Amino acid sequence: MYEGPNIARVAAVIGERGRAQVLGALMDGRALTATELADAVGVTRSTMSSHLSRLQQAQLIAAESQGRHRYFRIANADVAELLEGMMGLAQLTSPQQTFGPRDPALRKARLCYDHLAGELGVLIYDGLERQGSFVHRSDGLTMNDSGWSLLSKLGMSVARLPQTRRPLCRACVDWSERRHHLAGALGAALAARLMELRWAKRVPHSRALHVTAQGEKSIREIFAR
Amino acid sequence: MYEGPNIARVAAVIGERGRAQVLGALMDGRALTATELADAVGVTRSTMSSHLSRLQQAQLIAAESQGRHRYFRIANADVAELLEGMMGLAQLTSPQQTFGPRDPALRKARLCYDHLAGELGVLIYDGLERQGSFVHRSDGLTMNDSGWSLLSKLGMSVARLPQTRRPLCRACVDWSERRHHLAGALGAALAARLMELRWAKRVPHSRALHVTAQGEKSIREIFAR
DNA sequence: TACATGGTTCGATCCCGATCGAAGCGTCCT
DNA sequence: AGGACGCTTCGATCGGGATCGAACCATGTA
Repeated sequence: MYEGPNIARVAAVIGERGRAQVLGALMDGRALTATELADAVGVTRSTMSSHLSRLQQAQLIAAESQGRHRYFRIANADVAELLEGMMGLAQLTSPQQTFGPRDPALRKARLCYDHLAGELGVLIYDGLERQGSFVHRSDGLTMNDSGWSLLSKLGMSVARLPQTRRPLCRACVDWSERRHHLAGALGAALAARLMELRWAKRVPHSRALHVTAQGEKSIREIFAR
Repeated sequence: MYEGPNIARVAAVIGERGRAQVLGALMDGRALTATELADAVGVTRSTMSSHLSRLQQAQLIAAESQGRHRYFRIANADVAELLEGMMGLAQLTSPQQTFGPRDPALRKARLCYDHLAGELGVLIYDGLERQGSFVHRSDGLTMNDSGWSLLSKLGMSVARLPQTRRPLCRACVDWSERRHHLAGALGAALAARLMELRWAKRVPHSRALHVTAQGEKSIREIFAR
């Protein structure tokens, strides 16, 4: 018989329309309340409550209480990565819809958990790649001086990165572009920096990012060869 | 609302005890017949048949007819990777069993789809890593001369690698060791070579690999620092 | 204190899908 | 041909779990 972790339990939790939609909705990294999620999915609060408790028990989401609200978010980056992986597979299987998201704004730029995805995300990754900015070490990808010199043009530096145990860089497969974009702590910091610079801004109630004309121009100047 | 691939469908297919067991059983890369799988999972042929057709429809497994037998295997490396990812997560969630597989043979060395996992798999990856054998390119990990010189001690060379579009190297998270081991085309070739050299041999009806004393000694000499 | 609002718990209903045995269809072996 | 074996299809059964409304708890606000 097979020995190993019990895949079925985790998959069963994800494998229900409502819960999967919850995970999808949270994949932009925001934390949403139970009621918001119930409305988004189109189900009563009571059923949503039951879904949320199952998701939480499976450690796929985490909850945080603030006053009489409870905010739910994706538990951690591992979960986000698994979900991205499933999206990649589901993409292939699904009855040939148009490739990736229909909404052009989503294709252009969106948040994938906490980092930048879509056309611009891929462009940045490619730019860094072309510079030979990535170094592979046993603790994951890291960035060399040539990479940091590019990123310094955005005002980013090693010193300003938050200290976490999370891998610095990760290559995350982009399901709309079918190429890699930058994930990991650095990917998250980059996305945050773009918003800090006001080059990018969240579109309310969507995982899309609105990138200003100026922002896109600057990004292309820095990263496009 | 959420836009993106339909995760729930894929997850629902995996999220059933019987089907998950099938996937687990196939994770050693072998192809098994419907009856073998039915017996392994403990279910009648008819229900297994229904499971198999769902798995196939979801493109998680592929079937091949040989005479009156039908052999089923994991559809492709992408699926295998997703499953490994889920094992990693499931590991965390699961009620604290002993960490990883209980069977020491499985911990020592086993096949993960088509490449080497377990203690020895991690040892080899670490050895290559320590040599700085990996180079990160946009098309994935590749191996430099220093790496190939290590592998040549096993009689492996670039020329003898099968030509595929599959990424040469991948770092696959080992769920028993919680470290990386070598996956991808090169990982597969390496595992094959070990068996060719008779350093390793499949344990029948298990995903465990039996590594001869001589084989383990040689591997350690080459890859341990 | 009363009332509104966010969330969970409970009990009842109901449907999807997992399961099985029997029958059907190929393929291989004498 | 005939029979054995591998596998799938069909119809019927049954159980788990998704769902809802109502009641309940907790935390704010008038």
